[in-house]
Amino acid sequence: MSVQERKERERAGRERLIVATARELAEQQGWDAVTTRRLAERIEYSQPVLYSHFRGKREIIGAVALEGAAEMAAALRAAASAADGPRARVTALARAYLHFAARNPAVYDALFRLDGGLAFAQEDTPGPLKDAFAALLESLEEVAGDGVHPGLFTEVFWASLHGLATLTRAGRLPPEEAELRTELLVDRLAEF
Amino acid sequence: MSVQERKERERAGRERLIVATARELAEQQGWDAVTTRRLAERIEYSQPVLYSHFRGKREIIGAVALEGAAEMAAALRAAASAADGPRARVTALARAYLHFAARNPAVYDALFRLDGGLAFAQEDTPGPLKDAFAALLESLEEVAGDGVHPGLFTEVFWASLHGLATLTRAGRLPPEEAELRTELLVDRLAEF
DNA sequence: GCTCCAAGCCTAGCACTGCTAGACATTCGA
DNA sequence: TCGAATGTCTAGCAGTGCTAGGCTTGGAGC
Repeated sequence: MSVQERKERERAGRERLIVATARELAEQQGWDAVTTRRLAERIEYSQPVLYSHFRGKREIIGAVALEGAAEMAAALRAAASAADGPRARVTALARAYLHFAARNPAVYDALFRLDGGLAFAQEDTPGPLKDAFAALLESLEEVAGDGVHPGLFTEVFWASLHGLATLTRAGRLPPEEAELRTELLVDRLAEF
Repeated sequence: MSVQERKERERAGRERLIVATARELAEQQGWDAVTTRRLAERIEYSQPVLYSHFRGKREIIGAVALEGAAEMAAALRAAASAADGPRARVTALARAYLHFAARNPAVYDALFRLDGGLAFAQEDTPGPLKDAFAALLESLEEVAGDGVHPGLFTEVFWASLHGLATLTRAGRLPPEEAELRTELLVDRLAEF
């Protein structure tokens, strides 16, 4: 029994190593640089080992996404709880979201831009994803406004932040006025 | 002279064929299916011919993007001019934007998600791109609100629409309430 | 009308990608 | 100690974007 347990532990450890390495590599050189060969080389195993843990590259991206979702949820909650009053809270939330996207571009891409084979907005959506959305919802429901469904409001708010995050990083929006845009968005969308 | 002119005409025609075929293929089966081999086969030339017109696949994407930008600008202006009053105009604009994104996913990706090697928000930004932004600005400046820079407001509005468009299409947002989200966004962002 | 040359095009190939079949060790249970 | 099962690796497939170099063809000059 103990032998089997040790093996399972080692397997789990290697799986974490794969995910962490993929993330690190993606964060350093972009997801395009995360090839199965390079990833295998970095973890010091051969390529087929990757496929004994994941069905393919897509699932590895999905694993990075789940890890990132948990971190993002924590970051959002930390930012929100450190602010006093609805306005400050929502502003802090928006800043934290955009900050996370800018600081962890590879993770953000795994979550919202790439195909990690994850289900969204469905019954079988993985917990961490639901929880990240819940983290947004918690701070936003109080500013959704009368007669507006909090979930729907959160979706719109989230989509707007997502648009700012992606367009800014893709060079479609000049980064200088990012703060001004954030303030304008919060001021208009939320009802305090 | 006439021979040379004919050759240039034929060359230009073939270039249009390449762009149109790439777009068609991308719209039918997604950009991943647009490989240089498949594209070459469809235009009934060999691969190297593509490289005598474009530096690479990226430039082909860029060409599709420029074509799409002009169409999008036209669609936005048509929708806006058919509406009476600021509120109806902005709503029509938002709907037209999201409709274009949904109906021309490949073109939309070429424009805003993929790397087509185009400069954005800069001096050397290609005309069609500037014009598409201008089409948004024309209808939005009247609802930007007091003391808010129209350009900045347009950027925020655009980013929000972009977020809705991409998250909806990526399955991150349920498509059912798309219309409700659009209305909420317009109601909150614009000041009538 | 004939020759020659240059432009235009294609075949073949490079280095890379994600992924997998099958051979080879290694380690465990009887 | 032996057989089997687990684990890992080598080698290879079909596909990708892109390019070097040879070949055909069509126009220009005599």
